[in-house]
Amino acid sequence: MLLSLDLDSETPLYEQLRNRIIIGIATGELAEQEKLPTVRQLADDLGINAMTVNKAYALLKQEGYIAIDRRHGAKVSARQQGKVDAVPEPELERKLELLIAEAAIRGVDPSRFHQLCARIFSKMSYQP
Amino acid sequence: MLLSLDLDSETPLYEQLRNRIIIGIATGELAEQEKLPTVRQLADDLGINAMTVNKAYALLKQEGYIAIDRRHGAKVSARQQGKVDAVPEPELERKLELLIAEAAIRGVDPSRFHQLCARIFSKMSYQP
Amino acid sequence: MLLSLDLDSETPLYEQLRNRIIIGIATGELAEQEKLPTVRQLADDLGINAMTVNKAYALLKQEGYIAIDRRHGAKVSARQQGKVDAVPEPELERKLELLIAEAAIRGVDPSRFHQLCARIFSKMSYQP
Amino acid sequence: MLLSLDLDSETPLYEQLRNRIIIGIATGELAEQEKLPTVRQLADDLGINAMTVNKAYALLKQEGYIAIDRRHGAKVSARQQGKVDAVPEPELERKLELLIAEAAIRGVDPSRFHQLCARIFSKMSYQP
DNA sequence: GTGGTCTAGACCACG
DNA sequence: GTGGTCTAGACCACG
Repeated sequence: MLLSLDLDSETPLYEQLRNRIIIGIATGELAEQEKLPTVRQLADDLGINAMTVNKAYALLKQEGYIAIDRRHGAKVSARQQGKVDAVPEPELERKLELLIAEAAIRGVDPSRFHQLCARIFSKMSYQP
Repeated sequence: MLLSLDLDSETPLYEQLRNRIIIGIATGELAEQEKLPTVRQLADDLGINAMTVNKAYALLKQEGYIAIDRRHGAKVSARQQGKVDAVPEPELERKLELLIAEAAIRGVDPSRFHQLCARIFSKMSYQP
Repeated sequence: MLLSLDLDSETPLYEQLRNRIIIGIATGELAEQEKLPTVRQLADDLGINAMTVNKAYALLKQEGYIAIDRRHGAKVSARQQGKVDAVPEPELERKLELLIAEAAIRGVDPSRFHQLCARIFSKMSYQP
Repeated sequence: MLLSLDLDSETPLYEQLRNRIIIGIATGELAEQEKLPTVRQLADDLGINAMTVNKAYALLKQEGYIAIDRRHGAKVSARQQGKVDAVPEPELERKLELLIAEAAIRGVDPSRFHQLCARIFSKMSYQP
């Protein structure tokens, strides 16, 4: 997986990194149980501070996306089939509401929005 | 429209305010041309500094959501019917991709996600 | 001459008014010695405060563009042929420098800029 | 680059600062990718508040003239060679129209105006 | 150490 | 009375 960061972005580097890894997991670019680069390795590759990568990994671990094993480093968590959310999280709903509000004001109608979602979903390998 | 801010949130106060107003416009709680409270009034009501409200208003103005008329203060912009985006903005797509990735990993399937979108869209008054 | 103001503009109303009248004089829409509407008349026509029109007229008078005669109201000043600036004012130069800097950064080259100036000048009737 | 502000000017300090930096970029006094002083440093040098400098930087960033990199502070944006405007912006045209009207009334003829533009352009390093 | 956010308080331009 | 500008001073996120 190729990672590229935008140094001039509003989004903090550690968050960009987190986001890219989550998308990588969802699309299958990063397989379940796949080993991630070490903190130092990734920091060197991206030319950023190791602390920044560490922060991204810690966040991903806390959110359950990856597991950090002292012996084997970080790897993508196994998908917890049983733990599937019955109801989408309020957080997701809150973010989606804002996105849809912005889109609606700009004249994006529900069917066009739905098409866009479908297109993005089709790139995800995590569909049951 | 009832506005409430979360002082403990990561999201800056001015951004929370901006987000709430955008949702208010999209849902129709705030009608086109409706007058917003004055900067000082809203700051008093929310118990925050006037400059924080000022920053939210300035951002909304810059993004075209509201107009600031020196005679009557801030009001919701008229919807530019002609200016509807032919294609959703790349920014929207980028944010939506991350949201869908997070949802997909949590086991939300396309049809459930679609239902959620439809439900949110139904609250918006901005459908053509 | 048709005057229209943008109530949502950054530019104060009295300044918009002043600018439009100056352009009107330069293009010849307003002839030398032509009588301007009374303050009250213009304020009513534009739906703005009489004080705002008054401020625009006072500014134009101070700058020498119009003369205000208590008996006959405001009229466009006669062009003072003798008083032609030998050297463009530093104020003009300062404003033009900023405009050209912005244009240059955006990739507008001197010849394109010159064409634009020529096109605008051709609309002015005040060429000797 | 030497920056000086006019405390008695009508033009807000943050806007004077923005204007000077834009001219600095256009003339090449500030090179592409050159690092700008930190907000606090510049505020101290100019004897003004850091928030005022902050506002100028935020504006320049929003307009694309500078980029703010969390690691190294603010720096002049790379010129987007591909993104050159095919047609000068209406904003530029509007401002130029007023400037030319004022000049024409004062008796500045097209050729003199053209000379002035040429002289200013010759100080800009941004010519292709 | 950097910019980002926020506050309290002040004065001014505009209308 | 409204928003715009500015100050002094503080704390925090990011790296």
